[in-house]
Amino acid sequence: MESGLEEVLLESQHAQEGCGPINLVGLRDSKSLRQQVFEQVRANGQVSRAMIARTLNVSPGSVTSITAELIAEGYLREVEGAAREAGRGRPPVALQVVPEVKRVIGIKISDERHTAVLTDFAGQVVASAALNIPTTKKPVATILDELEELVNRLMTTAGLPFSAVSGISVGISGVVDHSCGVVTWSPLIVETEVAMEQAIADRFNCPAHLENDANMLTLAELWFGAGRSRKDFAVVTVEHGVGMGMVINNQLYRGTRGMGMELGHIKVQLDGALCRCGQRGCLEAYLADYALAREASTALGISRNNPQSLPVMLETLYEKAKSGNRGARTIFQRAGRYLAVGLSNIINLFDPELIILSGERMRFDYL
Amino acid sequence: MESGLEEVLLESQHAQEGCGPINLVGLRDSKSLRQQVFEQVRANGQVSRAMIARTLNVSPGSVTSITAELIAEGYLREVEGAAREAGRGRPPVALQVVPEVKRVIGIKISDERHTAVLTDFAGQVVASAALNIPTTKKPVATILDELEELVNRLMTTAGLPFSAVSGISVGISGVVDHSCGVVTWSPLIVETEVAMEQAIADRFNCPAHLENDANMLTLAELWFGAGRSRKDFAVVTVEHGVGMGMVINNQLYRGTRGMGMELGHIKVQLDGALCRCGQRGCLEAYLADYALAREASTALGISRNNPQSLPVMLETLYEKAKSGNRGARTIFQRAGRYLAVGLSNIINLFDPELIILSGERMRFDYL
DNA sequence: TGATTAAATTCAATTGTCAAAATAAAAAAA
DNA sequence: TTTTTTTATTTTGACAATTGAATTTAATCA
Repeated sequence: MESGLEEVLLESQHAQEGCGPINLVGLRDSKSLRQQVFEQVRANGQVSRAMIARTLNVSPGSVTSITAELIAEGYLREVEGAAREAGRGRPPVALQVVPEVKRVIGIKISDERHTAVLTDFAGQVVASAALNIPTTKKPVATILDELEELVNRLMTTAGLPFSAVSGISVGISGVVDHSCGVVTWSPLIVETEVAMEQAIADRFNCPAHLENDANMLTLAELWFGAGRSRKDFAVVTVEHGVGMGMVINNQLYRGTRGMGMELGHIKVQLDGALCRCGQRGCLEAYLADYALAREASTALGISRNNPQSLPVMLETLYEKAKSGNRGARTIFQRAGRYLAVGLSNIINLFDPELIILSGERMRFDYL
Repeated sequence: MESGLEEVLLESQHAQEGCGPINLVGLRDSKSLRQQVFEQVRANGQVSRAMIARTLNVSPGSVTSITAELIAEGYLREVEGAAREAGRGRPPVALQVVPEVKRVIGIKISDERHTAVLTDFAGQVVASAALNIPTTKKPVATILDELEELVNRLMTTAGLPFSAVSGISVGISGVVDHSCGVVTWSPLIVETEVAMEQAIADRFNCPAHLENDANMLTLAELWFGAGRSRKDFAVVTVEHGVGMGMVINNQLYRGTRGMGMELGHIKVQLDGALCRCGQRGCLEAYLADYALAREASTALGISRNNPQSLPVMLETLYEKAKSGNRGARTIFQRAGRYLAVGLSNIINLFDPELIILSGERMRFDYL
């Protein structure tokens, strides 16, 4: 708690300590040109060597030798039926990533329905599959069984053996410690502190990667969606909870503890509505499923005893709002206003280029 | 507004578009080893070549040749009276930055008192000076005159000619566009959209650098303060307004528009107190000088007509609170609670390693 | 004293990159 | 048709940044 520039400076003068940030390490590892050339090709789908040289600001000679290597190793190839533009001079030869080199599976674990996609090395979706499952909190073992079933379906659809897959990436809602692959807590899992990444890797005998679902969606936007061309953007998901992922400088930002950003628990009202986290005034307490349901039960006089009826109750609420029910409308309106407050806070703090809204509940868009 | 992983992926499949972030350019320019070696020395104050080689993961041979160059050019030198540790083998020779090579001035423009420090190339403060000035909103020309007076004092204290200075860095509160050196708006300046960086550079005939004061303080913390050893941290200042600076990955984060983060205008209360920005419920409307004063005038029945009395009024309020006045106490308590809400929001969103609180009003710490 | 240890230096070899020239493939002009 | 122009790609030699390994230096230990 200092109070000015001078104080900060004076404080550092006692020892011969030097100045400047200490954590300089890691800045050295800028990607090799080889890596960058490959990423250029993958990012653009098809590019000529000359184009790569220009965008990367390197000499065409370097690009030639590097691409020659990558082609020899089987990662790249020249495009055959080149749709060459009309123009003078020697037409460029487009390069592309060889899609069959590697494949990865992406899975989203959810409450009602798990989904999975198989993508090739070029990022194209080869196959996708889904699995409807009972909406209950279950032990990890059950989820693993479900995943196995899901992956089997996926591989059948794709017509490929599982051995063709070189990685699995799984997104799940809840508190996920990305660095060690542990699910600290999740609304979908009975246990806590589950080393799920390891469990998945073991089950499928394949490298696995675990991620919070909001972060996973954010990465998806960075790689495939609207975020591809942005350096800084935020993704907000409204579903069971309120999640958020943030990309800064083309990189997913994870807080110190690597747990992602808890937009759901920013306070939008001092002493506001009670949240399931135990605090008051959390954004989630106005926006999430259970919060809407809580209000719905009051406004519409529906019983809350039946736990299965949560989605149903939301549906009812939505219907009523559409058909003009006052109570239902105000619930959505209030949720909308609080969401707006949350978003405006993000804008004020981060000033991102873009905010992507997502989540199943986004169809209730009364904004 | 998508609603899931699958959708994002499928959306990208229509064209042969490739995948992955597009903005890869700029990642290439990692610092030269020469630069890094120098920064190592500056950061540590004193280091041996062997140590540099180890922390930077380069061969000792490279370090020898690079440091030889830097020494020849006069930027580094070997430390004479080396406090060498007891140990076997040839003792290391510590290197240090030659402090006299360059000097820079750092200035903080404020409402009551400008402050300036002169630092040498190694980051040590050589001299400091301050200038009390009338507390009014003034034209830029007046401020420039004040700065000149301040710099003169500083150089006199230091016993050096101004020609020894190779740069001036100025921090001012308000909306500062860092990229073009323009003060869009400041509570201290009459004019708006002032090209102040250029004006300062012209006046002193010396490269100048302009920065929002919260950002400047954040940079100071990064270079000299508690932030030196942190990758991610936030600095919050409470003064005339509520400012914030954020370091992510050892770099000051500036939003898209490069204006820094507006913590003061995040909403902590839907339809809350009116803020000078015209919106309601801003954090600033509960914490800043003028907000406290507004409440003070109500609670204590002090007239608000005299504009000079703002600091005085705050002082009175503080005194009353200390001596137990109920009204005054609740004002501070409320401010404290809202500050806590703001901070907790930052923690929830960023999860920084550290939050540094700063600002003159921090002595009113009733938290 | 000589053995041991670690720091610093030297230097040949490697690597990554570029500049410039050479070659290739097409369209436009003669 | 042939020639010229234009752009893409490849080849080549040169150069600078690093490394690895051997060497030198300066201290301690026995």
